[in-house]
Amino acid sequence: MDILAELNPAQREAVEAINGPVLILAGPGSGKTRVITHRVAYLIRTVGVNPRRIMAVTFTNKAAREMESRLDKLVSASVRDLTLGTFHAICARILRRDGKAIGIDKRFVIYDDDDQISLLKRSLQALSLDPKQFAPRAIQSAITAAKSQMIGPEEFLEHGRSYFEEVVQRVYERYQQLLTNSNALDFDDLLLKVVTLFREKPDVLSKYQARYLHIQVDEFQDTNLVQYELMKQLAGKYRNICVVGDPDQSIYSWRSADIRNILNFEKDFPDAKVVLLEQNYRSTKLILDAASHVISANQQRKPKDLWTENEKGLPPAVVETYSEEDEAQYVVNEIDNLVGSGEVKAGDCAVMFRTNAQSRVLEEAFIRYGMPYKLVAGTRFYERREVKDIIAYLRLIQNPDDTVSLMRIINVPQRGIGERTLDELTRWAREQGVNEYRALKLLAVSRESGDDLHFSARTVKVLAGFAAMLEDFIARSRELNLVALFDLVVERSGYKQYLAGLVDGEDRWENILELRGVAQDYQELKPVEGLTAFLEGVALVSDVDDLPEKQETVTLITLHQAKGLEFPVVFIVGMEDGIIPHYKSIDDPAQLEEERRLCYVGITRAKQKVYLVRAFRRHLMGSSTVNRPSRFLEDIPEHLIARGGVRESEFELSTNEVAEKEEAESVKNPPDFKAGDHVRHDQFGEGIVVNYHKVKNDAEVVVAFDGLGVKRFLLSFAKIEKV
DNA sequence: CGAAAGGCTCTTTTT
DNA sequence: GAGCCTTTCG
Repeated sequence: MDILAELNPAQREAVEAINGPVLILAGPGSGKTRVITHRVAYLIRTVGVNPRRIMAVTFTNKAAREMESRLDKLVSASVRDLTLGTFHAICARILRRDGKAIGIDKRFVIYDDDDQISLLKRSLQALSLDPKQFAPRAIQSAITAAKSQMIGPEEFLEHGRSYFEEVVQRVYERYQQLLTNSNALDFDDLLLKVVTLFREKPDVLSKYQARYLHIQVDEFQDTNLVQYELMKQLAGKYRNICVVGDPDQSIYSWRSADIRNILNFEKDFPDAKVVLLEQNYRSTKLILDAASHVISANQQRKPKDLWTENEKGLPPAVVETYSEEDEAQYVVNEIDNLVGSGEVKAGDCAVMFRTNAQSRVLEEAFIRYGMPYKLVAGTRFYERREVKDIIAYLRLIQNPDDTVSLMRIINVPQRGIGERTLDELTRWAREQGVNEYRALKLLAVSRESGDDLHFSARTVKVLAGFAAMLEDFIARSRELNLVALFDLVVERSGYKQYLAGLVDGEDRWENILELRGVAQDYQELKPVEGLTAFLEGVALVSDVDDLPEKQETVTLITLHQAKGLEFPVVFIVGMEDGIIPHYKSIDDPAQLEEERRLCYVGITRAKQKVYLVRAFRRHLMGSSTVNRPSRFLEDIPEHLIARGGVRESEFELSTNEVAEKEEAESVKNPPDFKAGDHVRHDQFGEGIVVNYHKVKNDAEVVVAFDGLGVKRFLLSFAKIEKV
């Protein structure tokens, strides 16, 4: 197979430019993934590069896996030797291997968002600061922002010094200390520590530089400064670095993504070859047109010319409903109609929303209607309390210094270790200059030697009992495989029994079993290795990742998660000021532009039909509000849209107008089909038209196929041509 | 110490 | 409307 054969000239240019830096600016649906995978395949198969010397970085595990499976088809076994993964996963691997050069114990745990907040609360407590006055969330985002720009606690105050910032500075310092005491790294540290490692240990850096002959970065518009720095370090020797991105799809600035990286790339690599991918293969002309109008309203942006050879298609539908319940009902009904008409499958449809909170009403409507659906990341499996609890036990076994986990489960199930005891333990530990786990061990030792115990006899007993259990787990972990260890923990900790006593215990137990199922994947590994691999896996995996390639049912998904996906039919709900754009972003021009990009991302997911739906009245934060239509709707010229509402009469009226518009067009384009025409269908082959008539804002064609019977198609979806 | 009840706040998107 | 925190009572 010729790797270049199925590419257009621009794509081919991007694939063949393998020497030196390359910047690929790729519009939505322009075959970006195809270019990336074919580029890697080209390097391996045509140029003969050893796959071990290629690194491909993605943003999500899902993207990584998708790439893996596509590459598997192109280069098969070589895939295994590639370095392919998210920034965070790749960095975690590097730190396990080489982190000790900068004093990182390879058993470190990775703290997620939740753990971070817990630790921040502990930091505030240690500094006697009031968490009400200084919200942990706010401090967290300040620290994350700082870390993303490689600003440590020492330099923090050079960048401004409001009272709040001074507080942040102090908390930041303490927080880092506690992380170190816990032998833990947060997400930002994973990246930052690698950059530090490379800076401080040139020999380590040159080892990696020598290995990676080619480096490729996807979703470059979403990288932050640390990630950019990291890439520059890695590419420092060979400079064969290829980045792919689309500034118009940058929707993660709140996570410190910095579009300036794209501008700086051209500055840092003045010899970079720039390739534009502007042909869209995904959407119909009308959809692409509408999307272009939306994005063009942004001021901070380079104009771009997207075009497509696809057919004109149907105008995006702008639909008004009364309430969010009606909105959901409308979506379900419309999907049912589309599916009922034959050519669309439920799995072709996606419903997208701005905030996760919006999904509930939708779910209810789907359930009421009996229509199956798949909610992406609605349940947040790894954020469930019971799941986190068990993971905390397992993390403690690998790394007992993990204070966040220790404090999480030391009294779950209840062991009579209450708040006061824990406060006292923390205080005493600090006095002894150790972390809580070591303090527990000290206690256990003194207990045996009969020394002064500092705590009441009863308290010492329960604390020592817990410590003994943990020690036992640790000892057993050296010989048991992961699943056996898992079972031991769930039983011996009393967690299983504890759940049995809860009202929703059964549901929670199910989740434990599901987690156990994940553990089974690691069962074959050697005892300690299995645990490490499992913990790393669950720390860096998110729920989006289990979205199957091919859906059988309707997909409910946030706009952010939808990036990179495509669906024949897309509904975007909540097209109101306050939702899209989100009210928190409305006052800040930069954020407003990001909201617009988000809207753009949503529209450009659609291949054939888009519905922009809004509710006149909606419940927000417990009370009912009336929202204006999204300002982004105003960016789409009237002639590009079809309007509708839930009231049937109104809807009919406006679709009639559309029909008239289409009528006017069909004078220019010859009438589509009439009975007796011989036609060809992609899947069913040749047949004869037996009926053709307009329905709503589409047309239905009925075709008789030889030996296959009569099929009905909606013209907008069927790929039917005259013979 | 723990369970239950009441009050508070804040709601974005995720590796 | 939910989750988190505080308060209160046993």
